[in-house]
Amino acid sequence: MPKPQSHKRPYHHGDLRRAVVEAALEILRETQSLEFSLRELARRAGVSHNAPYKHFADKRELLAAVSAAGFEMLTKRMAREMARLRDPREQLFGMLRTYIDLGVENPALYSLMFGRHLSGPDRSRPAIELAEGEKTKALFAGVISAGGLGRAIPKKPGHERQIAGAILACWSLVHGLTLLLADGLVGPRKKSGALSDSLVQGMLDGLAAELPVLPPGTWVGPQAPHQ
Amino acid sequence: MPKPQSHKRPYHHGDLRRAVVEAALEILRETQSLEFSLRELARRAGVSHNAPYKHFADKRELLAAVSAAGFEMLTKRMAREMARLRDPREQLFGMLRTYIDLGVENPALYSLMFGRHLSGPDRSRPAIELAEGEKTKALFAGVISAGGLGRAIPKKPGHERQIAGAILACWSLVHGLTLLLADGLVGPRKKSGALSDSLVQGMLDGLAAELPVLPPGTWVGPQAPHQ
DNA sequence: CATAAAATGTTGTCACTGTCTACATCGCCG
DNA sequence: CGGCGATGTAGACAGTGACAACATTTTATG
Repeated sequence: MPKPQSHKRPYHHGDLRRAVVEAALEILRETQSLEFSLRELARRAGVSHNAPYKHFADKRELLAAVSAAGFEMLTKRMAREMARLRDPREQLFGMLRTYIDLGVENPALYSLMFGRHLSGPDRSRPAIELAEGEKTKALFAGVISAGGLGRAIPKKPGHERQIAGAILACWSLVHGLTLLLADGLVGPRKKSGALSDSLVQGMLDGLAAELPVLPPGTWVGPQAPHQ
Repeated sequence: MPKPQSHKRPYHHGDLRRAVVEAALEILRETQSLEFSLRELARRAGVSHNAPYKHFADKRELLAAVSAAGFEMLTKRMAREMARLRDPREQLFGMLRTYIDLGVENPALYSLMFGRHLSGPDRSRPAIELAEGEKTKALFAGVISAGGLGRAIPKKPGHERQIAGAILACWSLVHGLTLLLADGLVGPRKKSGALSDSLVQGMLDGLAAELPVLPPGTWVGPQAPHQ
């Protein structure tokens, strides 16, 4: 005689996919470790250990979805910061600060997004990441072109390499600084705002004075989709 | 010393510790993945799956030893490059090039050395890494102080923050660029020499023009030992 | 030299993991 | 209705990191 549960959980979850991704984000935020198990995730979402397989082919695909959620968050924050400011130089600075903040605030997520965890043996990246990654790059290209580095660089043929070089330089800077701060190789993390601000400002000034010249055949952005 | 191994493998390996670390380096180089198992390592070294536990408390300690071997390699290469050159600016440039080369040549090892894989939940790093990491930093401090960025900065009280700022800026630059190249977020990897050369040169010029000013209370280097 | 103690290697075991297959339950559309 | 696809569950499997008990070798000590 099946006792009718007063709180009968429906057999079907409703939106398990989103629930699992959010549980993963939660674990990441809490533990700051990428070494959680699929089964713990399922437990947290209140489903059996195999339910997530109805929504993700394997663990990597799940993590790719989490990473994509992180990218979405990043582009949203940067776009908001950009809308708040007018001067291109302030916009660029604000974007970089936002970028670094996200990484410092959630190192595990940042590491998942940009690290080697998700890249396959062929150096390819999950497909979901690519779209959001492109958006981020477009934001940078726009603000740099508009004069983020002191002088405008019109988006005309012949200037692509200049813009790509500037993006790459900026990206290297903030990527490296973010990881050094996030991974605790440099500190302290608590009030890293002042540190990153002064460092980024100095480097932007240097960059404005001297744009690197990229060799031809260089692309900026992740590799071909990996599925 | 070694008995004739014609027939019988001796019960005791002889130098299993070194053998295991070298097997790990080999796997890293071959597969470029950090997800190998302790047991596979033992198999490759020709011992039982538990033999390594006589030399390392756990897997993390083993990986820390591998990372330390990587640091040793890095400092050795950079020191050799420095001895080959005379002009401080060329020395600094050569060191950075060497650094990037190691990361691009063996991304998995670089990622193990500088990534979040080995840092404990308290952001601490394995103790073995610290010594070698300090050597690397000392190399940078020396060459920057000698004029690597265009003008000499004597190692006197009052200049520490300037030097630390320069190191941090350089380190952020090459760390970010190395990871972008190594993780395939920017390409192509094949002939990344020209790309990194031009980018680093441009950034060093910019840095020489405008040194960032660090806020007080900032340290450069890994966190307290984690054991 | 003998023999106890320490070092090192092996076998067996455990809980846990990712993933596979088979089965159960639900919602939806004819 | 009714069946069918989507979704969730249960069980199984090989492989993992770690532990304990045992075997073999080296070393130190009397």
